[in-house]
Amino acid sequence: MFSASENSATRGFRFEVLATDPTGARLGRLTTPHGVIDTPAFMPVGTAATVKGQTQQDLENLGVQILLSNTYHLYLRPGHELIRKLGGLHKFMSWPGAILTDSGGFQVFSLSELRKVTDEGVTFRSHLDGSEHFLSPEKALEVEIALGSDIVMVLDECIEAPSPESRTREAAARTLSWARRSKEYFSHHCDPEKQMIFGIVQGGTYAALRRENADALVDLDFPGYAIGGLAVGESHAITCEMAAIAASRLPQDRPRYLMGVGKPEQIPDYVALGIDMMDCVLPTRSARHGCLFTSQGRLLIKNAQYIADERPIDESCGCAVCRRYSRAYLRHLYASGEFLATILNTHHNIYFYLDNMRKIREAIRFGNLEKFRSDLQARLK
RNA sequence: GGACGGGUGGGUGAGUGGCUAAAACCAGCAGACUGUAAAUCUGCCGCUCCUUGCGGGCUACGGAGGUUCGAAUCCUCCCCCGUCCA
Repeated sequence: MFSASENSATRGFRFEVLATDPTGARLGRLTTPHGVIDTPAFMPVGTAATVKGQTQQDLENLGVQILLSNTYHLYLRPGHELIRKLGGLHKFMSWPGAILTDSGGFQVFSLSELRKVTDEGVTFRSHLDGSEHFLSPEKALEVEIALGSDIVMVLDECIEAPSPESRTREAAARTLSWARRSKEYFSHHCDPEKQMIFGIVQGGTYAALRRENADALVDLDFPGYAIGGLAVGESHAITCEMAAIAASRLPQDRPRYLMGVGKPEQIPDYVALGIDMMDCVLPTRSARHGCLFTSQGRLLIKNAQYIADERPIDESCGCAVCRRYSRAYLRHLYASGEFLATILNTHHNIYFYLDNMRKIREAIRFGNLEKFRSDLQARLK
């Protein structure tokens, strides 16, 4: 049992590891000003201050404790100063739970054609109107502080994997120096009882770089740590190998967030490496594209085979959609391009992810995550 | 009865002598999606054969003939559909 409650940097926050599993998985609890988060936790992605297709009430009903939003996107529209004036992001979007904001580091990767990176920061050409914007580590934090998210991420440089070692080394070094600047800026401009800052480990697919970067980052003493730059092109085996190296270097008493993962069958792998938090666009985006996650694997609801199928998406799912609607109806909605398809599909997929997480926590509690994992992976193959 | 305009693959609709099994879009079928430029993107979409190859054969642009080395494209007749005039 570890606790970070003594750490002055996390006074308003508290992270406790309640149990561990033989695999190395941790059952924990992260307390924030906007509620408690049971870990390992899955965080649905709400980039533009909305989880596409779900109302905040839906998310509450689903049991979402924390969701992700995005610095870059909210900075561009509607603007962080506006959100500050309107009482911060929680109030603006009427979300009572916790919020983690990504810094824009992922947009360094995903908008690679629209940006230029220097040691000072990143110049973006807005994907909305082409206007130019400069995001430095300090600026990212300024925005995140204005938004008032519970957990703020430092700006990092996320690059494609695999990338050449020299390029990876450069990005990792830059990310580290930005982390140092971020820590400094945060300490002067932010109340650590209101917001918690996470540093991000980079280092691509190179074990030595990951080790070195993680160690240097830990020296900066962040209250929480993320592992970034993974699941961006490399194999799942490499993702795990890199996450394992990074996680093994991080302090036991701080939360660990593996950014941007993953597929349902991969989640237990990450949890077994000691990861406490994850986020992924997969449940929400896939839902919009008609890909539903079930206990028996993926189900593409648009397939002709479901045209007259009266069964629910997943016989063993307890979600509101599975309790009420047939595959035939959901297929019809999808094929017709109806809004309700997105709403119902998204609801089911988020439920599936959260339920999967609940079961994982349960497994850790009983020390049998390994069995859970092999059962899950056998079913989803 | 007359004058124009038009009939193209499941639909809409390009094409007006060879590069056309025939654009594009839709529909249909299948797949992808991992810190969201994604209600997006990709592939297939006449039939058939195999030694699966930028392969072979067959059928196809209302119908039947014809011109031509070659026709969805030109000519003749016929059948349908619009619009207008009687």
